[in-house]
Amino acid sequence: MSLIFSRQCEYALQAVIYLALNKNGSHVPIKDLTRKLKIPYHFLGKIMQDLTRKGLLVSEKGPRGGFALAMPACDITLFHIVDAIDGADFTRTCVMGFPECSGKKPCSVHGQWASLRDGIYAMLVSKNIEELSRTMQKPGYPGVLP
Amino acid sequence: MSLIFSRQCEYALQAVIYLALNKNGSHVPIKDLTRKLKIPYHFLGKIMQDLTRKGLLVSEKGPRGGFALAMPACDITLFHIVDAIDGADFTRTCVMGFPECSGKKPCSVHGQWASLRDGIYAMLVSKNIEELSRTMQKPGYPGVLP
DNA sequence: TTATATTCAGACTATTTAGTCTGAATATAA
DNA sequence: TTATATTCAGACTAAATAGTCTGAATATAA
Ligand code: SF4
Ligand code: SF4
Repeated sequence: MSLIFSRQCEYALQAVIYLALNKNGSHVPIKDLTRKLKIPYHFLGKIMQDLTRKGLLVSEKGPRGGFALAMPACDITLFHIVDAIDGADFTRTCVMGFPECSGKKPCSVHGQWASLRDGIYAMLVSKNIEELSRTMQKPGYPGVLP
Repeated sequence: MSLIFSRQCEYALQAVIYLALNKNGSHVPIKDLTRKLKIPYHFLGKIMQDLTRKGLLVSEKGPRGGFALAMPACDITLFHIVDAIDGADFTRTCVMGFPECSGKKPCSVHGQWASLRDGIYAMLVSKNIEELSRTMQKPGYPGVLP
């Protein structure tokens, strides 16, 4: 496989986007998320706990408990989530995996890759979850017709 | 981790680049590659066999045997290698892993990601191994001072 | 107060990827 | 012809990632 983000990270992005659609301030339990997003229940549980520890989410136990964003959706960028789950090594390492290449004597892909990588980073920091969730018209999502 | 290419794929790229530097038409045994590139011997062996089966390399057994490019280095692009090892799914799937999203009603990252992904693809098909190896000034490589 | 719905911690299994080992096949050179 | 250097096939182990299970802690509501 050659994916940009780990599966955990993809799930995290999807879950946080879904939470952002829950405008009324209530908490969303994993059961709801797992149903809508088709993500394995216990696996998603772990991911949500992780994001909570990282400070991106808040949680409540018991009936009417669940998860919610720890801050306004417009203050959470894609990068916050990617960095929390996968880290940001891809912004620093060689695409071809050459170890210890400083890029001092750059090869002929270095410059082009650097600008693409910067583009990816720019996208991740510029897109916030509020805007993204607003344009996320998926069947069954709040505010979307089936 | 969040890497663009699998480790196998990185190793394959490095090995093919090294082969391209071996101008004199002789074959390079795995032993040499593994020494220069610091890639595990038997693992690299498998990768080279894979590339041979895919038609990118040719091999010779016995003393003075080893591997060589199956065609002129300028005819092999990065994409040939990436596609042979990892496949090209990243050009087709959603960055955030949303299953079955056609992109018909594109969300607010779709366009930006599409152009970045096209940029990556364009880079992979435009860079050939000849040009790349020529600019690859690594200590211990043929034609490079230590 | 009791039943219930949830998070949460941690141990566990499964799958994928990475890496190792052994020995057979084969080509070269002495 | 024999010793040697290599590829190559395939079985194996190790590590990383993905996913499951159990039960404790805790908050709510009846
Ligand atoms: S110069 Fe080339 S090999 Fe070195 S880090 Fe940049 S892309 Fe990688
Ligand atoms: S529209 Fe958004 S969610 Fe759908 S495939 Fe494109 S990037 Fe993914």
